[in-house]
Amino acid sequence: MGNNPLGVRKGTWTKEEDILLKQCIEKYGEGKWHQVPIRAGLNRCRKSCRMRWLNYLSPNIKRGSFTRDEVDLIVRLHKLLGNRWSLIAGRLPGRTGNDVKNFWNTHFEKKSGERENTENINPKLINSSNIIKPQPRTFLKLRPKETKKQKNIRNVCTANDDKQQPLSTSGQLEEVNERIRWWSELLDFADYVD
DNA sequence: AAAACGCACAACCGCGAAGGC
DNA sequence: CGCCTTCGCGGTTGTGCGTTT
Repeated sequence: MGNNPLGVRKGTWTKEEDILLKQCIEKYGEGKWHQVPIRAGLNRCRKSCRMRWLNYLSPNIKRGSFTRDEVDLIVRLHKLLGNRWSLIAGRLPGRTGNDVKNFWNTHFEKKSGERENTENINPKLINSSNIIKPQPRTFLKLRPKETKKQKNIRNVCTANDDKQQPLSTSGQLEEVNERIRWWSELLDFADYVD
């Protein structure tokens, strides 16, 4: 705990630090994490600031214990996705990857051998061969601009499919529906695997 | 009363991916 | 195209606190 040789503070966050960080994010918004410690006047590294905000201070965070539905969803998604905590958390509003990971590690990881129902599944049984890799898809609002990789992939796809249409409004709606359908089928498949 | 233990969760670290130049 | 910086994720460790002995 305390400062390291470079002068960056480590360890548990104080109330004052939380306030400074919160004020900074509210003023400048999320992102540009390398600037956050300077702007907030915090003696913390950018990673520490980001982690603190995303896992604890963000107003979207839902605190408290997991509901039965949430646990069920976690179990099913973990069966399909493996330790893709951020992806699993993405299907649980208000929960973070760290939350899900901690929950899994404390409630499931150490209980291997004493399982009998879906709440006691041994995650160690999951390997790369039976994990379904998520399709490289993101929702429209989460895709502010095309990345290099996406551009490359799209170029390849377009070259192979000259019938590709530009996205219209109804097309975008269909795309969203398609993604919802994909997740539903994914969960149905999880039930099927049971 | 206090030491030992266990649990839950906060926090750190390493690494790969993404993006900018 | 390569290099450097930044971001984000997952594994692991640390810490605080309640419970047990």
